[in-house]
Amino acid sequence: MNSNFTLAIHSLTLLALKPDSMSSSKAIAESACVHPVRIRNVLSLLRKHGFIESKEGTGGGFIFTLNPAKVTLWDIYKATSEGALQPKCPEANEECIVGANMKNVLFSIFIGAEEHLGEYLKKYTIKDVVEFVNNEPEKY
Amino acid sequence: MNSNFTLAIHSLTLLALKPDSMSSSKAIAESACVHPVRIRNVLSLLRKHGFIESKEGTGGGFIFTLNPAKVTLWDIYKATSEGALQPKCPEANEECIVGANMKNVLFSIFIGAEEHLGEYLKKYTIKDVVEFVNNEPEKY
DNA sequence: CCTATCTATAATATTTATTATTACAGTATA
DNA sequence: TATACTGTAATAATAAATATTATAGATAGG
Repeated sequence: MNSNFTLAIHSLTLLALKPDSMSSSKAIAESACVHPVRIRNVLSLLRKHGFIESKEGTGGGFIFTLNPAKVTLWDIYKATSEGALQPKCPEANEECIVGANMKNVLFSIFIGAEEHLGEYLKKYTIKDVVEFVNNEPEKY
Repeated sequence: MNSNFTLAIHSLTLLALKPDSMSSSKAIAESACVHPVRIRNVLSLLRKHGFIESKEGTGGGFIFTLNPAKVTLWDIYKATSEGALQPKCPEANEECIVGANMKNVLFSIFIGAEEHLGEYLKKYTIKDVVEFVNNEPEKY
């Protein structure tokens, strides 16, 4: 699974915990232990999909604009990782009936798999994740 | 998605089409356009799980021993790629409540996602894939 | 019993994908 | 106008996937 997806969940969870102030990419990056530029790239996708707003300049950063209870993991998946389930099969041998057709067959199957996965991911919202994090035994 | 999974499907589909004779790793590799050693490594997993038998020496190779109508894509997934859905999240910052707990939370969610995916993959058998391949428009 | 053809598997090399880093332009604030 | 941010492209470094090489062992046929 694409790690943009989990980074997006991580970031939105942090933002949901600080709904009243901007969080910088540096602060989020320190929580997730990745480079701030990577956070900005992922959050740029989320901004383009309207989940968050960003502000440049001093005191700027990112802030959650939607209700975390309304944002499902499927919404996030679609924004950051759509198609990630598809296997990148190498070009097979067109001279063979299996090689020639396997790609299309697998493509159809994995399209269905992604839709099916969607039904599962729709059950979880960022609010749920925030609650899970708060209720974990080894909490902060 | 792990390509061992799709290579296994590809290989078993070929074997299902030749139920009466051994197929060599070289022949399968040529259909899938990968290296024969890779085919042997994947098929070694399938053999250990009892899907196929192999025979060394001249005229040896691999042969399907089960009924293709009884082997689902979920069976194959479990044999070749279990856990592949789990994201490899980097170690996050233990000093942060989100960083400290995100890994466990995501792990639980993805365990559930894999189980859910299983329900979908159980619907497809190798026999189905063989039929799809035979019915594709741009067939051999 | 020798040779050719195959699997099994480990070790290494190569390629590709992911991630980090650097760089720089732009924006807002004080 | 100095400082602290985002946005994004370009490049470098690292990690993962895949191919290749190597070697041992099995089997069939001459």
